[in-house]
Amino acid sequence: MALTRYELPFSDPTPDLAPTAARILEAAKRVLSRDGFRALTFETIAREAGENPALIRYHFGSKAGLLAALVDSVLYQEAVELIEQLTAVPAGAERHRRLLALHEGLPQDTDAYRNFFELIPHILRDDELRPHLRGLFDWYRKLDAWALKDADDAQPPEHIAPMALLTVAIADGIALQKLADPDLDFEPAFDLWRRLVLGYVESGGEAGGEGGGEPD
Amino acid sequence: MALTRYELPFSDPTPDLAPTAARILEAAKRVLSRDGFRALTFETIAREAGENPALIRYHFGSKAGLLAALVDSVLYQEAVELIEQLTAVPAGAERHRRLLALHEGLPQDTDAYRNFFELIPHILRDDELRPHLRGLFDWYRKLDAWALKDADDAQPPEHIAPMALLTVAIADGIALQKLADPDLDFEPAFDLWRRLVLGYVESGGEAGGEGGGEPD
DNA sequence: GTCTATATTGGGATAGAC
DNA sequence: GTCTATCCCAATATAGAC
Repeated sequence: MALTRYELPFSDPTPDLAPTAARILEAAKRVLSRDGFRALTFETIAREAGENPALIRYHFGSKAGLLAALVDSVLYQEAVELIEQLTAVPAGAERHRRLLALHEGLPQDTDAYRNFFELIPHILRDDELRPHLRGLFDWYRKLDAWALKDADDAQPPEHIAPMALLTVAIADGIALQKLADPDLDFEPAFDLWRRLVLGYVESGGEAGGEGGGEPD
Repeated sequence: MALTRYELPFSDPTPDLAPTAARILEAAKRVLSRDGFRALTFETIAREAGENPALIRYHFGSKAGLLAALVDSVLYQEAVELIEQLTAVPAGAERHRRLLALHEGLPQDTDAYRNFFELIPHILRDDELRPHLRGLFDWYRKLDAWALKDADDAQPPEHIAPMALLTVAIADGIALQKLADPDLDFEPAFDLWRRLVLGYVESGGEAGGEGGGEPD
């Protein structure tokens, strides 16, 4: 059974919002990527949204309520894209390459990753929000494993899971290096990564050449 | 020529500090990992250090001055360990394995990585501090390339650089997943990574099995 | 070098008018 | 649903005593 569309560990809060609330949330995202977490004040967000500051409390209850909605929205927005694109492609070699192409594209979306890393400290310290991040990572690892399995596998075989974890780590790690240095050319590294992954999954789990690592 | 010890792109501020200032800086690091960036107030740091709040301004000039010292100190502390450990081991296969073992250990130091990710948003937005992070990443990539070259190479060959970038990304990416879920077992993934890296460098740049990626 | 007292700012919450 | 006025608190900065 393939992944159903809404197997995500949290929900996009956007559709449930009144139009004013949706505008406020979008404004908050712009403020976040442009000016950072500290700039997320009622005053600043309201000005960006063209609304009255008191409306934020009315729609989200409190600052914490707004932040919770913002976190889900930021985490969610990246996840949706991937699953849409991956389900549109047949399993097997074609989907492997699509997954890698999508992951290569992620670090290019600097606004989204900027928001992600701005929120990380806040999420990690909040007992309500941390499980959302854990769920997101878990979901990404499952998605990558699913996309990397063979066309004729019902479930991803065991040897795929570690590779899925690495793939997720690579995307985030490269995005961070890219944020630190926008001029960084990570294409050669990603080309290498593509060769490593495809060689691994399409050989059924062979890693390393003849001189490779110690047997387990 | 191997890396000299102080080829780092920034300097550890600690040695230049008066004893009181050093105590304050260490206290700030503890506050940061325990309570986060927002908790970094004169009051909180001074209480943690057992000093008077006004002394922070005296020794560091301002909040910004304290943060600059803190950033360098946090970034620096991880870098020193690596180079010490790596220069203690002969080049070639032994050093390759030592590098990987060290990278595997990094995500375990949750306090250090917590501080790192707490500071990331602040560093990325500060025009003074961002170059320090860029320099750190550049230095890590160079260090990893140097550690992954063959014993008889004077300089790391071309094909090593992309692998060094990936290795740095893996460490940060895994650390992030680990912070989101302390129970995460990333050992199978790191074992796979070890096999991939060793197979690659010890075969002189062969990536992927017979079914591997497209030729360049 | 160390400490106290105070000025100033800015953000979040509350109450209530419209 | 939208807006104004106000209270309260926390944090940085300043000046100056010791």
